[in-house]
Amino acid sequence: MGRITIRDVAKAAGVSTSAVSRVFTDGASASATTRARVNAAAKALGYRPNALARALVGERTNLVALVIGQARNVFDSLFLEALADALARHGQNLLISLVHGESAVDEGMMSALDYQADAVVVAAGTVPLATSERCLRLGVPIILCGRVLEREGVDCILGDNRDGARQAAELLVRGGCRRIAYLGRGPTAYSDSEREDGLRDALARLGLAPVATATVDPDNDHGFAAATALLSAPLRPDAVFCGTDLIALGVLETARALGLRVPEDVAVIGFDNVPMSAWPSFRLTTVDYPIATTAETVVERIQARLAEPNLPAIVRRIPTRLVARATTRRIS
Amino acid sequence: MGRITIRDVAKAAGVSTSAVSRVFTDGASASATTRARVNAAAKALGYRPNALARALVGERTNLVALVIGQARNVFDSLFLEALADALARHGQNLLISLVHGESAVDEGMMSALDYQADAVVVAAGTVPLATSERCLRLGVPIILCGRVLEREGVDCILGDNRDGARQAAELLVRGGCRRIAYLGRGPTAYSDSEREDGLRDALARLGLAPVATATVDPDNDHGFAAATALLSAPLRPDAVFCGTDLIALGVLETARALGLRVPEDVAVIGFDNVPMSAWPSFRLTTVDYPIATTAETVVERIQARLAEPNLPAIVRRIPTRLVARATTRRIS
DNA sequence: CTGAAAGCGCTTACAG
DNA sequence: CTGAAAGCGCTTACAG
Repeated sequence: MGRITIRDVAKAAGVSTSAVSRVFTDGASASATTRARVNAAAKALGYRPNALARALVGERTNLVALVIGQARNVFDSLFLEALADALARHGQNLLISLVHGESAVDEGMMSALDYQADAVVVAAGTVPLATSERCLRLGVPIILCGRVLEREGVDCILGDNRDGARQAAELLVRGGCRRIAYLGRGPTAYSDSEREDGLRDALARLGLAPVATATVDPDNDHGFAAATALLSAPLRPDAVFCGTDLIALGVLETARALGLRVPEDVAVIGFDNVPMSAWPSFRLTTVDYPIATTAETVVERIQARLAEPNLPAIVRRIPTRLVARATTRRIS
Repeated sequence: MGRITIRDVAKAAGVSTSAVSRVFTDGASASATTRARVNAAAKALGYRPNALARALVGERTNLVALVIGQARNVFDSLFLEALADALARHGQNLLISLVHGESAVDEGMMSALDYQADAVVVAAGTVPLATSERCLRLGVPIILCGRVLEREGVDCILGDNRDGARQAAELLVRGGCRRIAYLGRGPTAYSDSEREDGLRDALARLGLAPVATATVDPDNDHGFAAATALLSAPLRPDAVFCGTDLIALGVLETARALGLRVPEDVAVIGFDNVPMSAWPSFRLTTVDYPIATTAETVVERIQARLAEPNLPAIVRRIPTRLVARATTRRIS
């Protein structure tokens, strides 16, 4: 095929391949005339350096892998986009490893290593020990998102779930709620369990406790069944704090279906602040998890680790912030 | 670092690097004993072939690039996921090129070519001529999604928008609607304009014409402003067919806000059938655009073209199907 | 079936 | 600043 290589350009420009390489390498030395001749030849031939060959010999591939699960929610999609965007600003490209289920994270990471990714971002499940050790040996940073794992070479970046839950709990209690329930995805979801713990702790500080905690089937119906059970109980909760916005929206729908007024009969708070939660028919009070900030923090951390491979592992909490809308009572 | 290469394995197994290579190449000849010794050595050392080196010398990189715009909607996110999934089943990996605006498609494609992607899927805007010619010369298939471009080497895969619109129009008219309006993203969105044309044609066949066509600002508010104008007009439409589900949901919200009953006062139909449209508070009648089928068709076409590079370009229409829910009148 | 050799497209010390 | 040489990790004809 019409593959133009560095040799073609060198020949056309009457210089060595080293000279061509230097012209295409930032900060390498080349005279103005060499530069001009090489650029002219390259342009005329339509030459572009082969990133793979470059990667094979160079230090970096400029490839960053993202390991994610399938059946992701809006939040994950937005994160993927924000990450791709933030990486692009650093000249890095996003390689996607879509894995099916927790156990496949390993496979996704190995595939990333096969392509010599400069770093791997894991946003699905946790990281097997053998794999993180392999990354460490290879000098490939791992950024684990949405979960804490205290391990050498693994940086964790996630929202301040407990503090978000605290803000939610305090708003509810100040609004007069006393029978507060929690509805989440259950213990498999790390963030959710932190949110539940945060709620519990905050309530305890106020002399209260959750009146119920329930789990939705994430693959199912946003928890319509669980929400129905919760809201039909003889001693109905006067507030439901949810692990995610999607679940909270399901609760809103259920409340509507049961003829309950929100927030008068039951207040609802979500988590994430996905775009939909702001829609007029929902106006969900929720805890904002700043996606762009998270993505940028991930990318900054990658650069830092690439520059300084032996940095100690960190756990970075991204601040969360309550956004009061129409599903909680107004506080004067 | 602890990078294990083919040479390390060869040494440990007491064979040549060629032998190791063959053991790791499907369908290459190696004796059972060689195979066993190489596998044992590889396992002991934790060896995995470098995909980049492999790609540099081999025919394929097993990298497929997806060029997408930012600020995508739910539909695009689901497509990305479905594509990654379908590619994985063929041992191919997804490289994301997120571009900002139409003009950047070129840049995204070039970056894909730099990494020697086996194929590039474009789901944002159209393809510059120079770039498609370059791909053709390089033998890299281009699959353009959601748009038709009659050009050598460019396969187009998109929903049957006109037929979907026809089904929608017929349902509305059979339900008694006569004053049907169209609300879409305007001429910049290729699919939308096909949907509008399809509506117009179908209505014409029934002796009708759209009473209004309006455009929403996609970056703005799902068209609340446009929907409000439409539904507040002196001669209000009795149905609104929308370019996307998101817009249709905006119309539903607007109708609610204006105190209009759906479908009695105004019927609403969307397009795409995103998960949200099935939610209890919306129950949107819409035209299903089968995402998984689309993704699989894309991937199949990639394989076909890779096997047979000189295939003539095609335009493949994915069938669309009306899903009647609660925002249109029941037809007996 | 097997190994030595050449080469994929590039970069990086090394002399000059 | 510049070019010749070596090498990145692999595969693929080519002899044997």
